[in-house]
Amino acid sequence: MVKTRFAPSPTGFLHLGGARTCLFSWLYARKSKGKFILRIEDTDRLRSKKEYLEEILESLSWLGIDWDEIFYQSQRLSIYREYAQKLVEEGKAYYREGAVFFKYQFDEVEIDDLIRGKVTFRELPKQEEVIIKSDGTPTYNFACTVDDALMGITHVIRGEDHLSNTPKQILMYKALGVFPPRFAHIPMILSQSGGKMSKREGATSIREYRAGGYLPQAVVNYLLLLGWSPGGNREIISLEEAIQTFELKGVNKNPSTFSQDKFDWLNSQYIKLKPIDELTTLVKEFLEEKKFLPQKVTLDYLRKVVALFKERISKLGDLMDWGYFCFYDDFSYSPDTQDILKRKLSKEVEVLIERLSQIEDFTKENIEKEFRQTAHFLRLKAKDLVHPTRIALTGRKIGPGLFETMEVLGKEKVIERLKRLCHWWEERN
RNA sequence: GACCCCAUCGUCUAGCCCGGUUAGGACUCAGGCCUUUCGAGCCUGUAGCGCCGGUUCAAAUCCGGCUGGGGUCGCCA
Repeated sequence: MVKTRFAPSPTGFLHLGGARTCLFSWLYARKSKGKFILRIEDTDRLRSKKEYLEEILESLSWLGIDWDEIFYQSQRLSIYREYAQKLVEEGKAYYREGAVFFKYQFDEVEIDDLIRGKVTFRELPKQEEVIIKSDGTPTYNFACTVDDALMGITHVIRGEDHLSNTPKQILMYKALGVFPPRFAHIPMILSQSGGKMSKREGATSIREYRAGGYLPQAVVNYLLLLGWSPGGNREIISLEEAIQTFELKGVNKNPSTFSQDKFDWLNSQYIKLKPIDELTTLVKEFLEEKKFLPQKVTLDYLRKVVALFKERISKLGDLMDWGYFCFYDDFSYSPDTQDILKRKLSKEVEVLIERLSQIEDFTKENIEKEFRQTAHFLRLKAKDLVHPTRIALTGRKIGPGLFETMEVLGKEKVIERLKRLCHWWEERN
């Protein structure tokens, strides 16, 4: 039976690369109806933090990844010492300077990687390596090998940065008398400027994307697209579908560059796809978390706002920026509106206010009808009245459809804000 | 520097294994349409097989070299 694992060390938050590696490993296990285990590599006492561990588990769950078992290396220290001792007794390792060293003996080591094919190492940078540190804890390569062997891992699916560790581990498997598992090395994700992803160039951790208002389905989908293709020119694919079609052989060998633009686009697609009620719930949780929502906002009002923006935002966080006017009155007119506002229309807007206040049922249909008639009456083109009205209501030149916006804001707010624009014009003279 | 991996539009990729395609799709970008705006939607377009050889009637596809990019060289993981 197939058994794969993800082995994060809790020395930092779960980042995109780790999440993708985990995803592929998980996908392979699920597709094969096998087991997927989580192994926390927390042998580095100084750098391992509980908060990181919690965040990693939380992010994985958020992405929709589950696990059948979880192990902590810090609880298995005696096991590693036991096997190291065994190697010493067999003359394959020795004590020195309080540590246990393993001696590499080989001609060449060949790996038959499931993604890259045959990879042959004829040389290693070292002749020997510490396997148990002088403080009694194991080093990475040893703990990893012992655990993968003991836990019965059949497929080690991990990042390409581990490719050069593989020959060492294979040599350790041999020394331990264990048949090595299959290996599959996933290419790295490069930052937009090439090289490793770093915080310098923006968000790297899953939690940051979550905080920015990305949907887990979109994150998973984007990660899937980086290095793998479902084929048939398809791009939108769910985790469930991916389980059906995922193939390790289909994974690309070359590192791929992360694209924020495409990621945002994909997220916007998922937002469009979400049913309005579901999206509203997500938005509510999101904005409450950010402490952005005023107390008085009702779920019903929020649903209307979400409907207004659903088709034009790429992440939930956009709502705090583009949708500010829906929740607060204290916005100012953005600088680029001056070319429109320089044309003073206070008289006309006053007429508009008068007409709008006559509307009993303030729906977008009624508003539009009245609005156009007013413009006609004032001998203005509709857009000459539309633009300043939008600025009065939202502070911006760009936004959702004006009449829908007016309906959402309600008659009172609309009139209040139109009056505010008139005052603004007066003050400017 | 040593060892290892990789190479299709600016980016993500399909095609490569089993040579013969107008080299397909997506993001971005540009232009147009819609029209009350737009960062939304619709349509169109620009743009690619890194280079040099070899094999072959024929090479993005097979082989070699070069160049370029990436990874690893801790008593970190």
